[in-house]
Amino acid sequence: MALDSIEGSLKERGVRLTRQRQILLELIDKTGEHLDAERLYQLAKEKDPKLNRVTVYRTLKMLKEGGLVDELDLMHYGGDQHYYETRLKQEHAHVICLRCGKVEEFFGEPLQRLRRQIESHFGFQVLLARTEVGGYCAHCQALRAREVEDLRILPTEPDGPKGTRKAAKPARSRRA
Amino acid sequence: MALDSIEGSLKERGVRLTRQRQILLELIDKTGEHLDAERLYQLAKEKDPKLNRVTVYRTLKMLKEGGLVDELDLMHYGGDQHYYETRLKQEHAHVICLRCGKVEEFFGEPLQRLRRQIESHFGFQVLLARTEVGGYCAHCQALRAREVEDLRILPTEPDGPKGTRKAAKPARSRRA
DNA sequence: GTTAGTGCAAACCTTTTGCAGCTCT
DNA sequence: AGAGCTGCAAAAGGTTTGCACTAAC
Repeated sequence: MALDSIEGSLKERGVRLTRQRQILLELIDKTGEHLDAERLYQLAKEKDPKLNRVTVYRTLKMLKEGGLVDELDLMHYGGDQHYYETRLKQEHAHVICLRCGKVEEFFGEPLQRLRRQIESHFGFQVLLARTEVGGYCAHCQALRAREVEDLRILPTEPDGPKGTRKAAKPARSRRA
Repeated sequence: MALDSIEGSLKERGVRLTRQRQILLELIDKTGEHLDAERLYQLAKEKDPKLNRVTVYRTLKMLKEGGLVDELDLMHYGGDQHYYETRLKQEHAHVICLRCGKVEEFFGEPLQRLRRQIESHFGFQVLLARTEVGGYCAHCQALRAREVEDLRILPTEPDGPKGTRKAAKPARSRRA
């Protein structure tokens, strides 16, 4: 699995496999979703309540610089934090629904083709590539159509599409 | 030019064209580079010293939500701020050199192809798309080769590629 | 004259840093 | 033993918000 190859790579570099890092690596590897630092911290705290948020940031930074995880923004849906995923799967694009927040992954040859064209066109050496697409998923397109209809029938709310989008977005979480 | 079409679009929406917005729009439109909020603020202050940073943020947010500008991260080279560009050109990818920071723009059919495939594959309605590629430009590849050679000859500095990359990156600017 | 927009100050969220103490190897 | 890590506290960077005042239409 992914975990082994990451731990191997770290050992090679002389990076210590502390208890904290083992917890974090396992979470990043085993969790299906795209985690941000805060979420990862909350999950890690369940396994070790003393584990500090700073350690999470430091570990993520190290993994990113070592090329072991990729950093995503997911079109800033949900805020300005970064999300992380292990760098094992084939290159893929992230497709984010701006209404419900669902993230799909798209694999397909246009991505490789794009990479190759950029390399040959500019003589560029590609190390990282990130494609993020925002819009409405099939499900939310239908729901939105109904919402717009409702607005026509009940023109009480003078909200454009902006208000609609905002309302669907969960409020930014605040730390106590 | 771009400015007129943006101003027209704003007028249609009943958005007021204040002096501040005119300054900001002109800067965004006329400046070649990809500006972040702080840089835009500095430039705007030269034209109107009273113009507030908050107004810059509010204007950028409005333009973004109105689909008039696109928000970029440029692979977080230079920090976590966002960059903006008017949404007029054809869709394109941004190619960022992680050593010198140069940004190239890549137009090409793989981008349209990718968009079409995502729309048909997921039944997704694409509103925004962003592709960012990080690596080394042709120029910096050559320089890096020399740097690595130097390290072999003078193994005094135990810096891996990470240190090399970091050193090239200008320190994060701090507000006074 | 209304209502949207601005400036100011203060908050907020996310991430980084300095340093003393702990712990892998 | 000693370099590398962690935790804590505090700061920094980037962005947003509340509110009273101003200005565009």
